[in-house]
Amino acid sequence: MNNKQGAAQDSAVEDAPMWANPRFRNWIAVARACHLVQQELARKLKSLDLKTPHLDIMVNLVRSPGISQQDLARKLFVGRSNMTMLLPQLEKRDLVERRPDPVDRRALRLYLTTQGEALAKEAIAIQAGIIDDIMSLSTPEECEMVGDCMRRIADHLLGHSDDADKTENTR
Amino acid sequence: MNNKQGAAQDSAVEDAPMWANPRFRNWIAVARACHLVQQELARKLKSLDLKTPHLDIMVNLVRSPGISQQDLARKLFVGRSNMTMLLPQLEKRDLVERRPDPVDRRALRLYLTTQGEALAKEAIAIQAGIIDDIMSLSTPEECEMVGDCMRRIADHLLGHSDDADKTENTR
DNA sequence: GACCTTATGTTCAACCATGAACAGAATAGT
DNA sequence: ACTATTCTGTTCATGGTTGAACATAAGGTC
Repeated sequence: MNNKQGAAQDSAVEDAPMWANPRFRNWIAVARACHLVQQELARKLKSLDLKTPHLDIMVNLVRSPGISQQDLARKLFVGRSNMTMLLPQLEKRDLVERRPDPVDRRALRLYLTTQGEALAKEAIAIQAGIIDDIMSLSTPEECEMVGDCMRRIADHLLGHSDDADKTENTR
Repeated sequence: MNNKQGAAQDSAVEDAPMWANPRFRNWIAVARACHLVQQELARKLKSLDLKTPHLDIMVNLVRSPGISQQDLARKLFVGRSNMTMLLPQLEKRDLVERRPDPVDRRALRLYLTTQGEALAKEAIAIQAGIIDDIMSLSTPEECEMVGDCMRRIADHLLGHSDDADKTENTR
């Protein structure tokens, strides 16, 4: 027994009030789905020996070759030191190249190698496959509406900043 | 210069094909919003000296007092060892109590202490505040539709399993 | 009972991510 | 030119998460 989730004597009589709130309930569903998709992606990327942060980097490098580590970190919403840790791993595998900027000697410009582009293509195909799978459960109209709601949220949390570029974090 | 994202010479001529795909583009927006909300929650929880995993645990303990560590881990989609690491921290702060199950001597039954319930209430208020803030950007109808789409995705990824309980991960 | 399989929780080593402190380079003001 | 400030990337100590291996307990079969 007890193999699923003990619906036995839990569900303590009085339901917690928050679950009655539609906003709460529906946002939790978003977080939950996100978490599961993330896990599914990580699982499938193992066949390419990639982690999701590596994919995030490569996707952004496809879109913005020559970007700096700093700007890349900003797009991914992670710390700069994270890039310092991750990029040498990809460089050792000849997937990414870091070239010093001739104009600004502080910055390093990032590029995918030919191999990197090829692997990125495969990885993106995997990701797109998952996304296609899960989004095919909704109509195109629903899909657009979901995207609109989420973009509103992101814009709101980013302080209504107005910039237009949007490669960003793909997780 | 270069302070936002270098829209200068990047955006390499040919746009990557995936961004033309509405499913891809819209799912990325979901992941992005999720990530930002998560960060915002972590930031605001610092005032209570809590991390988001602690909140996840306490929320589920409000809903399902007496749950086992195993079942809790399943609901949160994390490993069992994670619970072994996290719960003693909460126990030391007298927020959570772990009592051996008299029937099954392997299992530990988890309960919030009075203090734990009080703190959980505060933390949930913070979380609900953020969620209310971001979901107020959408109409109630959009909100429901988003939730529906996400529940379909979660059900799909969980192998169409049919169980009904749903406290789960709140991130 | 003896045996095998499954389940619960713990330990441990490995890996990731983070933020503070740092060094070097660019920028602004004077 | 000089100084102060800001910016880029790195280092390092810390803490979080994981999965494999383990010990103990339960359930099932003979």
